[in-house]
Amino acid sequence: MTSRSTYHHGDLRQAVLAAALDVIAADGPGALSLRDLARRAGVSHAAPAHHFKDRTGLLTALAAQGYDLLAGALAAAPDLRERGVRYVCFALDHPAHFQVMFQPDLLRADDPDLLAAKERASAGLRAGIAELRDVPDPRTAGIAAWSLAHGFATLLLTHNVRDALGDRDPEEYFRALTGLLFTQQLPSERGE
Amino acid sequence: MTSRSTYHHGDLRQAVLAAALDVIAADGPGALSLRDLARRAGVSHAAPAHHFKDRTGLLTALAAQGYDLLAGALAAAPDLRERGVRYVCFALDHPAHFQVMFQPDLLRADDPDLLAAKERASAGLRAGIAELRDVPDPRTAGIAAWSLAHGFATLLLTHNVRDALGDRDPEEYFRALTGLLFTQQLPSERGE
DNA sequence: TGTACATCAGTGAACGCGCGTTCACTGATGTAC
DNA sequence: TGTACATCAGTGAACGCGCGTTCACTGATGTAC
Repeated sequence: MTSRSTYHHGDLRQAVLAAALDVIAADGPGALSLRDLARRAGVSHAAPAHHFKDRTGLLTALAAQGYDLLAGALAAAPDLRERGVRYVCFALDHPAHFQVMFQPDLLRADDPDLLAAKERASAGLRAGIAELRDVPDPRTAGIAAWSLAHGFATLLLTHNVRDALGDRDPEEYFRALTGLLFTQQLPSERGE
Repeated sequence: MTSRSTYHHGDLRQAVLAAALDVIAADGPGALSLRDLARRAGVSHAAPAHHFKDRTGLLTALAAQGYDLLAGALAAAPDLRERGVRYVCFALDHPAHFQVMFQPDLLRADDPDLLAAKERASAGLRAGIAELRDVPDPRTAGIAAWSLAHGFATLLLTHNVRDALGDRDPEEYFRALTGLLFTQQLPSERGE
């Protein structure tokens, strides 16, 4: 973001992605237009198409970036419950990414980068499930855990539940949620 | 839907709403335009604005309709778990409504019809929570239940989990999910 | 039963706007020799 | 170190399109008397 005296932008790709995140966080993915992003990046209107063919290409790049961020967040978590907490935090910290990642009709479903990033993220989820023991059906338990985290995050983001939290920290609240549900199944509950 | 020989459509409002559901289910709310809906209803392009001022008005009407349908579905359920099942079924049966209901930035948040319908639906959820006993924090348990149902429904609709189900009925699968989690808390689990 | 009038629902032409896309171009950067 | 050339990144004018909005209108329906 130097004084823009050069003909070349420097890193237009990143600048456009960042502008897109702003727009999406403010007004949703429907409000995106390449022309507007070009304007925000201080560049001619046809420039962004050079990097991302079209809107779908741009959103796909964002989703891939999002899955990578999520994979990173999940990787460091000690157990399944903590993975859930990280999942919720990720959604709150990166609402624009989160929104785009889970609206597949906006994305190029067969994009290799997207598929690879998605795979990295779901490997993180699977790793959490694998450590579940003494659970009759770990796969189903995994989907339950994912549903819970995803639902809580979504309801928070759409302001359907935020009021109910009061002053409480969402992260803390989610730990309470899981404590209520997974009474004896989670390793972390049994002090493993 | 008679032979359209009359000047008046008959029930343009309903026709436009129905067309909107088709469009949203196929291509998401972003693909909506009043002109397109007018075309689909076989009516001049300015006619829909007569009933719903603008896109936001139309989406708000759809969301209100959705909350009413949801309230109806929840009302008849015997217990909290079954309410969850109905919630998931509602999302699968009315994907367009579901999508619109939970994207509040698309809606006129202060619309009285919307608020009333939303209140009816959340009364249904609260009724389910009220019947929980022997749970330390029923309010939190309610949010947990809602998160679980909402997350599962969302992941199903976005095709993130559908493959994992295989041949299994989503409704059945959701019962299994709750069985895994609410081991002793749900009244229905204790044969109440 | 008839007439007059108000209201309501839909029409169709016109407008201005922002969009994506195309295209010939130009400035900057990298590489070969 | 210098020169020539290829490639890459961004420009800016032009286009056609679908959109929402406005507006004077007209046909249909309902109501008062």
